[in-house]
Amino acid sequence: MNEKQPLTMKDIAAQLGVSVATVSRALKNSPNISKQRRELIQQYAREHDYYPNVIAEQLRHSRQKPSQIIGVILPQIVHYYFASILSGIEEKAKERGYRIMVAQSDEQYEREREICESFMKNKVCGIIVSQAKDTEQYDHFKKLVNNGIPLVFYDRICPALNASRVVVDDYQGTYKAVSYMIETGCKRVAFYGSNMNMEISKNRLNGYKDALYHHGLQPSDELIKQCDNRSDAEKLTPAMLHMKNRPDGFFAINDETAIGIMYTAKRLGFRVPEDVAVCGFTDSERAVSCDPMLTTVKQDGREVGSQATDVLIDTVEGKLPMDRAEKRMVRTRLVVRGTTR
Amino acid sequence: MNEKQPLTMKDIAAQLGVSVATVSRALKNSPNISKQRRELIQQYAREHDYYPNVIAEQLRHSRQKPSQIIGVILPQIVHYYFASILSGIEEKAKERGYRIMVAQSDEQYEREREICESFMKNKVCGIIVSQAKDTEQYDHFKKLVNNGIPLVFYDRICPALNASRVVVDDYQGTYKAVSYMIETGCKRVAFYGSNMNMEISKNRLNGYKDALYHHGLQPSDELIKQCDNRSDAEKLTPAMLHMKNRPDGFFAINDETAIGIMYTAKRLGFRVPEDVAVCGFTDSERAVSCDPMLTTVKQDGREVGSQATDVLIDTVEGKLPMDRAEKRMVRTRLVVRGTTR
DNA sequence: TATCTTAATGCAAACGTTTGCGCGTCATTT
DNA sequence: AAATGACGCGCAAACGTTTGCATTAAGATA
Repeated sequence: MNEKQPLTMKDIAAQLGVSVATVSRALKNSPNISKQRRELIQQYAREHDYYPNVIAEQLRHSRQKPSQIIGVILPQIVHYYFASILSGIEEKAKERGYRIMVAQSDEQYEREREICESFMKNKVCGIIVSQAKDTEQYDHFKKLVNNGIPLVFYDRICPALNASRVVVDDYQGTYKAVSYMIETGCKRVAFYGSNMNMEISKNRLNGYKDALYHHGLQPSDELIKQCDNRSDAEKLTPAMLHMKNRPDGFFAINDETAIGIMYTAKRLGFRVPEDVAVCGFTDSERAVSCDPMLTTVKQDGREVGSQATDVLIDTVEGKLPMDRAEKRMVRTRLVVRGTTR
Repeated sequence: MNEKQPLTMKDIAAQLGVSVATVSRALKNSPNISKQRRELIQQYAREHDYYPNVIAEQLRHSRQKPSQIIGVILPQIVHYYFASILSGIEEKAKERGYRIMVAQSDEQYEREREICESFMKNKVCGIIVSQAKDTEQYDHFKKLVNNGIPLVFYDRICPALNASRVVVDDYQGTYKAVSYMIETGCKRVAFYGSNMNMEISKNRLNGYKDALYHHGLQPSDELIKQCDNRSDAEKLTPAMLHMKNRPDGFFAINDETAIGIMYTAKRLGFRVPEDVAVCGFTDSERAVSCDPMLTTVKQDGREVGSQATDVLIDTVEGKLPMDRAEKRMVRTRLVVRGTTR
């Protein structure tokens, strides 16, 4: 009973006493099928819930045109920014008639490799990916490109590869945020970043430093820390606030960290934002859930996902050349709330 | 140059001067191929990065066994609970050798229908789905079942269909939470729920009512409201708190709403939890980002996703019968934090 | 040496489509 | 009345696999 086989063109052809070729052409609205036959066949298909077998179509076309399935690799799904990006990818893909297969790398190189391989076997037409933190080898990516599968990076790009990428303007976003903090009275702003071999960390750090320079301040190593999550922030921040020359502002690489800083400061008796200002990055749901609400640099994940998908599909469809990397940048926007003056 | 075609068995066969059949058998470790040939072929394949064409395999097997691709439908991805579930699905699917295609319905029936159709065409082996709020027709689901494609619901199930489902114990979770509020001193607990034709709303409401009964309290209509997001909560709550006989506790159907209630109360000068206690449902990132941190009923999305995937794959592989609906319930746990006494 | 096993391989059909080519039928043109 | 052309349709190959069956060659037995 499980064995109900789906209706095929062959079935229709047999029922209607015509050839499979005729059925195919009729359903594709080919002009060289007589009007009556065409309509007869289409009606039959409609009434009997005929669905074309994409697998067969794809096999038939495999030499000439790629599939319409995009592979998406995320370091992790449960993460506001990544979920937003995925949502943007899904919407745009659907809009342009593509489907997505998704997999998470869990920040592990090995998984990333396996996923790439599996996507190759499944004949995706291209891959949208943010590198795992772990990844320091790129053969798996190169192999894809060698096999003619286009690649678009988002968020965590692969600087060693000249591939297409869509990122937010980390430098500008940070620059504007830190400038704002200084202009509203901060004299010593600290920077909490991630692993400094990630492009995204570097760019934000540069934005931070330049903002200081342009306001006549000098970056100081004791104010630049590697710290990108809440529990680390709660451990690290008390020491920072007890320095002789304590910071009066913190810029954090994400909202989670910023919230950790903020609550730690409050717990220690500092007023936010009067004594200590805090700014995050992302504008996740958290940013409006804390008290006071978080000032943060909004990065529009949906837009990043949407653009990455456009770039990929344009490449797949030949509207963009495979051999030239398309690099796009999505604007960030400073959202001022309660944790800055 | 884009035209680099992937290596096929035919290519290998030609290179090595054997037939395609031999290559196939050698790569599948068939015993009736001589050891030397087998190793020769496998080595060649390895060295030249041969990847089997899943599309072709699938077509070949289409009559006998289903594909290894699971279709997943989410009302929306950017939603902590749904993202957790998706993550759980992805992990379990990968573990069992399946891939997932994902699509969001945006809470619209029409989209849901289109997605089902597209999944059928793409020959997914089964579908994991949470209904759109919108959906009140079930033909698209029935059509799937009729075509032998198993269906597993999560979160928002379809009561009209006797299909497999994995949900959390909404009733028990709510019952325990409200009981806890009463036992720690609340005399009048309000309930903010969703659209009452959703199973999940009904079950939670029942849990709420029974908790009242068992503690000698009577539910009162003026304390039961339809309100499931923050902005509605901020509009509705002031009136509630200015009633002559105001509630001293609020149970909300999700964390977002609970946070809206909590901040509104604080803004109006009530102390939380002393004057007003609040409890949410989900235990999202928000719950630990607010101040005080939110007491809430934790629903483990990863586990729900994982179990739903197990049920689906077991059905696909024939370990569970198609005709009997498997119904599973995942335990919730009350997480007590700062918004209750 | 002739016959029988057994092992190793190839042939070809099938999965469900698409599509170039050719064939027959009919109406139009000379 | 013969030639031309258009139209509508079917044949068959192809996409990359898998697999039942036939085939071959070698070794074992009589």
